[in-house]
Amino acid sequence: MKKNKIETCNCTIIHEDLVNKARENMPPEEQLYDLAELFKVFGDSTRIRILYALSSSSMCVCDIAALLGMTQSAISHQLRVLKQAKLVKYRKEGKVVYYSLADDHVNQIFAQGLEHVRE
Amino acid sequence: MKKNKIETCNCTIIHEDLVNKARENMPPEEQLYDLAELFKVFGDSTRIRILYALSSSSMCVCDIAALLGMTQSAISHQLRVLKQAKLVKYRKEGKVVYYSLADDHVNQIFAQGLEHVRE
DNA sequence: TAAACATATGAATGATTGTTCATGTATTAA
DNA sequence: TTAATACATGAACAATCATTCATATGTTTA
Repeated sequence: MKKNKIETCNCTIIHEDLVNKARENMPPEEQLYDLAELFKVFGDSTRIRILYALSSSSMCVCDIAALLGMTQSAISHQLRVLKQAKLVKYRKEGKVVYYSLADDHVNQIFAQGLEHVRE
Repeated sequence: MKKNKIETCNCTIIHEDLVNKARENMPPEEQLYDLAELFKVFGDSTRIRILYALSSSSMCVCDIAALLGMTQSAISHQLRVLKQAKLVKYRKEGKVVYYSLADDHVNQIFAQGLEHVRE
């Protein structure tokens, strides 16, 4: 059997059966993309710290900025990212906006991540 | 009681008690940094796809490149990143290098992530 | 030994991203 | 209505990053 070449790979396929099996097991492209987008949001220590802060209790932007020693603007920008990823929700009371975790997945994902990190 | 100003935040602290409580509950800075670094590695769909591929079976670089329709060089660079994060391990057989998942955490973290994404 | 092959890697490039600065909006208090 | 406050946001800039291209390393085969 003549070995195939794939355009984008300059080397010969060695285990075509494994490749096909893996291809079948792959989740849909769109989900993989969304998953990467989700982890991208977790991939910044400022956002990680915000999420940990909010796991203590809901807080306003000003509280978070003070806690992390950063400007209100920086926090606000990051809260926007977290909001878009549906990781935080907020409620408005007068001119104060209270943010809180939207989801319980966050804590579970962090716990798993910390297990890996703590080795 | 006079309200405090924090240098890096141009607004007044509203809930000093909550801030202090949250500060006590925060994991050590270094762990938060490492956690962000870990998620940063997950925050790329090419690496996500590589990890999913390897959860089917261990594969060589060439296999992965063919599966994902990418150049061997691109895959090799990303495997390097995954290796540094201790997410994959490898064994060498002649000139072929077989990569596999280093850890079971990966699948668990992905499963949690997909739950969030699939809502 | 020379050629072929699998993989690794350094440099370059285009794209993405976190923060800052300045400013805008909305709400409350004077 | 005016001033003050809490938050949001657009533009700009520096830094980071994924991929490509060219080439190097190491192993096998002819």
